[in-house]
Formats: sequence, C-alpha cells, structure tokens
Amino acid sequence: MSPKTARPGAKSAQQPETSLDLRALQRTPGFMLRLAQLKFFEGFYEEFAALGLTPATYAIFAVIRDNPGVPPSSLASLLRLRLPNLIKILNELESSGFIKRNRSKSDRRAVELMLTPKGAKLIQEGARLTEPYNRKMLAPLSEAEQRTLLELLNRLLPL
Amino acid sequence: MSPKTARPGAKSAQQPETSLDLRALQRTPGFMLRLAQLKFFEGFYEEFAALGLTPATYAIFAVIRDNPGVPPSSLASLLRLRLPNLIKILNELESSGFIKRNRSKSDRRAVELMLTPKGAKLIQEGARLTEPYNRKMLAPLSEAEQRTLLELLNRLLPL
DNA sequence: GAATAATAGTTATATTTTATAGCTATTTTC
DNA sequence: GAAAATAGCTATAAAATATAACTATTATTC
Repeated sequence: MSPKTARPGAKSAQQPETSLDLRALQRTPGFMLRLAQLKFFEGFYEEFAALGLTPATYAIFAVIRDNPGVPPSSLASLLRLRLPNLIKILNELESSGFIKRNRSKSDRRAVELMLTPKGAKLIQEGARLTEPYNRKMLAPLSEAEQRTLLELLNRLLPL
Repeated sequence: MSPKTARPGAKSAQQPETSLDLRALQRTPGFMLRLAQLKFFEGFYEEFAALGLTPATYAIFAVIRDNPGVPPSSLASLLRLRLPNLIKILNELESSGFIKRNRSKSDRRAVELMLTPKGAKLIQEGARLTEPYNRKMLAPLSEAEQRTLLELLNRLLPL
C-alpha cells in the first residue's frame, strides 16, 4: 500500500534523511565536523584522482613547497601523522621522484625535505584544481560565509 | 650559538608550529576540518572515557533515543558507516544490554532498534557531559561565533 | 672528555578502522 | 509464481593508524 510513501529506510545515500529527528546530532559540532570532513575527503579523491594526489600527499607537498628543508618530524606533528606513517609516505614519494631527502649539514641526524622539479610540477597542477574544488565543496555557503567558516576554524585551531 | 632560538624541529606537540609558512594549509578548508575533527575526537575520548562512550556509540544512542524503531540501514547511512561495520557495533551494544532489536511486524526483514533502560540511562549520563565538553572544545570562540560555526556546518551538510 | 641520556629518522609489526563479497530471509515487481 | 530487489548479517580483506625497537648522531653531565 501507499506506493510512493516509502518511509523508514528510504534515503538515496546523498539526499538528506527526512522523517527522523536529528536535532541532537545537528547541535553536536563534533558530529557535524566529522560529516564535513568526510564530504571534503570524498570530494578530494574525485577531484584529484587523475593526479594521484591524496589529502595527505597534497598537504605534504604544500608544506615542503613553502618550507624547503622542513624535517620529517615537523611535518608529522603539523599534519598530525605519526612519524612512522609519514616515513612510509615519504619513501614512496621519494622513490617516485617527487621529493628529495638531504642530510642536514649542521645536524647529521636531521633530514631536509625538498621537492624535485617533478614534485614541484605536480603540486603546481594540483594547486590549479584547488579553487574549483573548494568552491564546489563550499557551494551551499556565500563567499562571505565561506570566509567566516575558514576564519572560525583557524581561530579554533591555532597553527 | 643562540641557545634559545631552536628553529627547525622545535615544537612541543600541542603548541602552534611557529617559523613555518603554513598559510596554504590555513586557507584549505578540508585540512582545517580534518584538524578540527581530530581535536574533537581526542577530546571526546578523554571526556567520555569513564562512560565507555565513543563518538560513534554516542551518535547511535542519540539517534535511537530520539527515533525509537530506526532500522540499522537508516542509522548507517545517516552516520556514514557501512552497514557491516555498524552491525558489529550493534551486536556489542545489544549483548551488553544497551539496545534491543525487534523484528518489524509490517516487514519481517526489517529490524527496529530501541534503547533498553540501561541504554537510556547511559546516554542520559553522556548527555550531561556534552555541554561542558563542547564548551571546552569551542573555547577559543565567543558564544555567537560558536553558534555561527554550527549554523554554517549545518548549511554545508543538510541532514 | 668518556659515559649517559636525548633526539631524528627509520623499520618492522600490531592494532584499529573501514570496505568488499557473499549469504539468508523476506518482500516487491512483472 | 519466477525474477529481482531489499534488509540484515557474517566473514574477510584492505587501508589507516599506533606501538616497539633499532641506528646514528648530538647534547648532557660528572
């Protein structure tokens, strides 16, 4: 009966789930942040798939580009990655020819990271996708609201 | 030389990383959202450890409380969990006596979830920790800004 | 200035989280 | 009433994340 009024589990994965009281979750910043993060990561993989960039490698490239010589430990604490997990990624990026490791002259324990020309080219191409990607993700907000959101996040998380 | 000016890898894990150019990441909403989410989850585990609640179980309890009879599939799509992964959690919650599964009368494939008195008590206690927890997490923002952040997130992610 | 402790990087491995494949029972479609 | 779809579930694989332990170098201390 009532062929069009599918109630209980009727949601097509992307559409808002109607007919449920979700106000508690909507008022929970942590939950909404998690949803937002998932949305941005899913969108990222779609947008940057062709370049083979992931959210993690994108951030790694960006930091090395702007801070040639950063040590892995700084990178790890900045990106909230455990050092061993970052090292694994750095190994792949180095053996693919995107980054280079130099031993520091002043402290021979330390490693200085920098981009190879190939890596610089990759992040440059990635940077071109960034604006349209962010625009798409933030589409429901006006430009002023987008700026506000970013500012509030930065206030929340002093880098 | 210059004993106080430790430059390269000098960060004490929680403090902002100075002396690096992080403007690119600061302008990247996806990255900032990830940091925010990690912060909220870490804080959650601290605050709710005594009750044994995780972000996932908290959300599950809250949705069942406000929507007795929700089916697992709705819950999964809502919380962005794959059904098999949710099922595993539900099994634990049921065998611990926090929730109950009923077969739907109208559709005997479907399951209706509800809280046991024990589960209702748990989420009630959890709810009491929620406000101080959110206050702590959002401390760097004024109350108006906290409301703005939440509203923007809700606009971004229509539930 | 030799012994001791601490730091940076790394490897190997364990744990946890998340995703995929396939199955049963029931309901819907044609 | 046969075929397809749906809801729930189990088992398992893949990916992400965390822990332990090791080397080489630098800093500390006595």
